[in-house]
Amino acid sequence: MKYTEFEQCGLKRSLDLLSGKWKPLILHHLFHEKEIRFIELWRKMPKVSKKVLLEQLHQMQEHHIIERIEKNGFPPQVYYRLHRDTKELGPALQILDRWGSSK
Amino acid sequence: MKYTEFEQCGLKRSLDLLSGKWKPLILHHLFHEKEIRFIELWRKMPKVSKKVLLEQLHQMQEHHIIERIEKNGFPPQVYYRLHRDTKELGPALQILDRWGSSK
DNA sequence: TAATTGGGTTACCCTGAGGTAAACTTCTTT
DNA sequence: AAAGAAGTTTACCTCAGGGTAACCCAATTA
Repeated sequence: MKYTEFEQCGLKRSLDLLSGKWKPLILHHLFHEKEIRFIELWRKMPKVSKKVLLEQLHQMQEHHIIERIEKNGFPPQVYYRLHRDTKELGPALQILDRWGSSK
Repeated sequence: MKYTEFEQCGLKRSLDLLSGKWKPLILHHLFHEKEIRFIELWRKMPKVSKKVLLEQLHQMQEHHIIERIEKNGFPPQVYYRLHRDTKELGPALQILDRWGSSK
């Protein structure tokens, strides 16, 4: 870790990007099933509204944390999966997951 | 932070605990100097008010992320350092730091 | 034709994390 | 006695992130 200024703190940046109210849960699910439909994800998270879940997903897309895949057909099928770059976080998130479970 | 059955996710817990507005920066400093005085820490973070910095430190204490050490003397000397458990996060935070720097 | 399904939007509201500014306390230095 | 230093507290305010509820659209099926 080499930063000194607020803006240059990669850790801050990472935590900002990963820690919305529902983002950790989304990540959790996406790390388990590499590809998941919107509606399925929503069913796994019954306490979020569609709107809020969509907001979180959109933000994560913008930040290249996840990808949206649209498959044509009916009913509409939209899948979400981890972005390539995000996979290298696997080990880190695993550590955090264990640590957080014991708190 | 209270958990509902649907939020029982160690990752969420971790990110909640680590990601206040100033906590990542505090962690950054504490990972570098294993022990730092309040006033010194504050000087390294000129944009926070004392009050807010204290709030963040107190929360981190409550969650056993850092420890507060009071040394008697004058002027008052209060040091903060990482809690033992937090040190095992080193590798994870390093990954996050690198990842966040490239975003 | 009416209901359903999956994905997404619109409009509005509310809470709490974080912000500012100032004061307090105890001891030291001038 | 006055000024400062370190750590902390008090009172008050602001705003954006998240919450609710309803609605939209296209295609399918009953």
